[in-house]
Amino acid sequence: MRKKEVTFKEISEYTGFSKTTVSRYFNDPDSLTLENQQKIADALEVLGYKENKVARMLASGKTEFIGVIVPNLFLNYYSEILNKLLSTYEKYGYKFLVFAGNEQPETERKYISELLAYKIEGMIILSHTISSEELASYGVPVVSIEREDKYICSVNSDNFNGGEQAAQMLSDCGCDVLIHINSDVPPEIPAHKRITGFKEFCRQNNIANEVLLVDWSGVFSENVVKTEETINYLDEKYPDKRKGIFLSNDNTAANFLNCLVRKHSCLPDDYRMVGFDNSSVSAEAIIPISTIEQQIDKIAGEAMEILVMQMNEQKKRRPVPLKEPVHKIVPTVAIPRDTTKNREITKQK
Amino acid sequence: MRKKEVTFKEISEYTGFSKTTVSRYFNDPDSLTLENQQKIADALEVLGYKENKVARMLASGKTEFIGVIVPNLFLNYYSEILNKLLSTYEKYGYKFLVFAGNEQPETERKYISELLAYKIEGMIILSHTISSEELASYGVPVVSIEREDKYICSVNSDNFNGGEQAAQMLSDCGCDVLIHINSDVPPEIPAHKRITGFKEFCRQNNIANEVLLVDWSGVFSENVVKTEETINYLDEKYPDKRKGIFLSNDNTAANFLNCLVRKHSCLPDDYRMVGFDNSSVSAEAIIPISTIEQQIDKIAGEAMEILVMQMNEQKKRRPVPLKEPVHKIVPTVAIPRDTTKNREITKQK
DNA sequence: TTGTACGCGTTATCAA
DNA sequence: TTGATAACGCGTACAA
Repeated sequence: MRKKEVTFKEISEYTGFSKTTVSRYFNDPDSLTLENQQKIADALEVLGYKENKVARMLASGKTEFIGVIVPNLFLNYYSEILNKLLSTYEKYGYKFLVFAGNEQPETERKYISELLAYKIEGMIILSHTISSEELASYGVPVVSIEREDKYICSVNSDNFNGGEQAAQMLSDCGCDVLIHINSDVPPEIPAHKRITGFKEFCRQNNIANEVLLVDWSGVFSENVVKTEETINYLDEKYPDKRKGIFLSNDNTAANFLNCLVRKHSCLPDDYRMVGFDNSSVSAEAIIPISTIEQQIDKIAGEAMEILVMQMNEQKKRRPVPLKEPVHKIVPTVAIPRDTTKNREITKQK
Repeated sequence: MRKKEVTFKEISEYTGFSKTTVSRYFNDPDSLTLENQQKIADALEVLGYKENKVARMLASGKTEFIGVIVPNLFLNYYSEILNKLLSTYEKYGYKFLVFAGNEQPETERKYISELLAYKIEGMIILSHTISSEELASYGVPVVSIEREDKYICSVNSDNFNGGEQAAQMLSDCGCDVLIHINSDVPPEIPAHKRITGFKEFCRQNNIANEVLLVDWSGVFSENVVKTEETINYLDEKYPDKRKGIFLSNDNTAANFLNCLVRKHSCLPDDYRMVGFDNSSVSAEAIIPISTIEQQIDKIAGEAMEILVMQMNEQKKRRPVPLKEPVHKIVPTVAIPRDTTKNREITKQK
């Protein structure tokens, strides 16, 4: 069985105080005289007391748990976000119960009910599997990051402006036609705005453009083939034009660049490229790739801020729920590197 | 304040059973008649019961929590391990409380005492900050992964054989001199055996070799400079020899490859390369990099197995602690790709 | 198969 | 500034 723990009872017997006073030593030490504080401190030391937050949680109703559901952790984006979330422990003191979702609604629902059973005070959801309507119905403060968020609070990058910035960078380095390569992301996902932002910029500036929707869901080697086919397609369709390629993330961008370099031993002058995310692959590619940064630390920070606000509200005697979900937009940052350099062209002025 | 929850009390009043019977419905349903199971199931539904594992934890003394301390999550290796650990939830049902250590003993100690306060049943440690002796002293089952492990159970890759395999691959593709590039990793860290394995292979096979210890702790751009210097050094020192380079991980390998390709527009024929880890960068590099795989899923699986074994022992009435820490070694796997291809040379037979 | 009574270790309420 | 007592919600001998 379990080893008997040293509890407030032993401390109170040893010091002659009541359990209540011992409890106060932890939660409101100033209400004891300095002398008595010391007595209790000594007793804790002598008896080897270890605090028990499980009992504290049950009695106080506060767990300081936040549940997190990420789709996975092998994609850099998710693990970086989780990294930043965990590091907010120093600021807020919340502990994180983490699940890696597996895209199946049934199991993710199981994860959520497990989290609720542990009386988490809030949830941060990056997984796309469960609808925001259902998430809102669980009666726990929720913040989502870069996913469908109609009925819940959320933090997203400014994807629309990100798309514009990418098109701007490509346009600025003299591209004749802008190509956006993405997967067929549904319109309710925030990342879809990268497409609309890109298109809108082209429309307003009268720039020839094309959006290519590719299914990247296969294994890497298949994606290489698809990329090579895409390059052949572009070379044929736009032989004399400088092509500005905006890829939906830095991994596909690095792959696209590698395919180009394998074909031409360099980034040919009729190509310019911009990725998205500013994940480490972009800076560490064979040619450093220009990209649009998602400010992951700010995204994580804002998510916590919105969540903490809601959780604090819940702790009041008469919590007033939000009338409308809060949707926070974090700016993206254009990171120019070598794939959008103006090389041969002379600036016309 | 907190909203009154539906408890066993309400269920028992509604159904006419005692709280005990309701408890049994969850923990030993077969001890109730099917009919009564149904009655309780209905009541739970009608009253909207939500289970409370906090109370259950306090009463039973079992939290099903495992504490995890990783150094960070931006390095692919750690996030992949965590990913695999989280996915064992399906098999064992343990939940993971995760902290990202920050290399400072004081704060990591704070994390550990926080974990202990939540009555975790076991710990998995990837962080290097706290000595295994101290970790062992906390009286909780511990398993470490790829770190100093004298006084605690551990799971590590077969780093020694990994070093041998790397040397073997390079030797097999006709290299005249083998170079191992690593950082100055202390001998008590398992990864140090990559160096000794490499050296031992060279010694036994009479192969000229050199170990280069480089400090990669700076920012990426500094590491690029250091890599370029290293290449110049090697080109000068071994001008007519085919150089087989074994790098301590796939990221430095990809960087090394990029520097070579930038210099020569290809992987020159007097170079061959092997990385370590088989992380995605190796397969996705400009030239797919041969590497030594760390079987991350097996590492995580073995770690859980050893931990679960210890935790089960703790739950017995008379737990018998391990006499000696268990140290499990997981084999590495040589992954040949393009950077160890036999190209110009004719096989001699 | 079901129930009684107590325990888990802490916090909250009210009184002194 | 301190204490007695009752929660918090569930598990578990032991008894029936």
